Amino acid sequence: MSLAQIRYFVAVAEEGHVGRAAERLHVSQPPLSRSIRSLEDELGAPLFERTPRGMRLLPAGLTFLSHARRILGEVDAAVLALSPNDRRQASS
Amino acid sequence: MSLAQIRYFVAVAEEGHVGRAAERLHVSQPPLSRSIRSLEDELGAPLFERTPRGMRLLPAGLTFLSHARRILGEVDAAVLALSPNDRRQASS
DNA sequence: GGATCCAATACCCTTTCGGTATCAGGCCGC
DNA sequence: GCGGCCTGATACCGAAAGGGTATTGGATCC
Repeated sequence: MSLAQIRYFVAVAEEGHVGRAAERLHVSQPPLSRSIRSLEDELGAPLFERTPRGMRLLPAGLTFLSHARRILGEVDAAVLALSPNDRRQASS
Repeated sequence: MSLAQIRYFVAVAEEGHVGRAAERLHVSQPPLSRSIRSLEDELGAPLFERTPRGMRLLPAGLTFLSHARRILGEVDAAVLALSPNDRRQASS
């Protein structure tokens, strides 16, 4: 599992479509599709239901979504904690 | 920044030596050394002071360490949240 | 000053990741 | 029902990343 994978998942969950999420992420659809599938594989549980209209979050997906957002938020916080400081001091 | 990089950083911070951390992580020393360096590069701040005795955490490194642990904890929680359920409890 | 620890670098190879082209299947209009 | 049109999935290929071995550079300790 990678951070990119988590970001991809969130985008797909929010868009409801792999193709639209791909556009938003500036990647093409196939890698995104594969990434989601391999994430489900690693977690051992399907996160989406594939419908002819797009991707529909399953309960497990909903659970993972909140975790995913928290993880990405933490990463963001970590970066912010160091970026503003000119690396001179950080007692945080 | 990748999750592996974050795990590497935590190991080095805890061991105080790249070589020892490498042993613990079951990777060799050079990739680990590079990974830490590229992390510092990306964050725009040195996290360690290189001494002839090993790696010593700088204040920025200490700050990042707590964030790193939280991130890894969240990832762990996300995995645990899905693993126990064998993905069959969704209908009722 | 030579031996000894340490991380950093050079170089190579394997694996991963992203892109293009194409397929497969459900839906809708006709 | 058949053809076009959505959707995601697969095949294949090339570029990039990541890890390994061998080696270097630098500081300490005797």
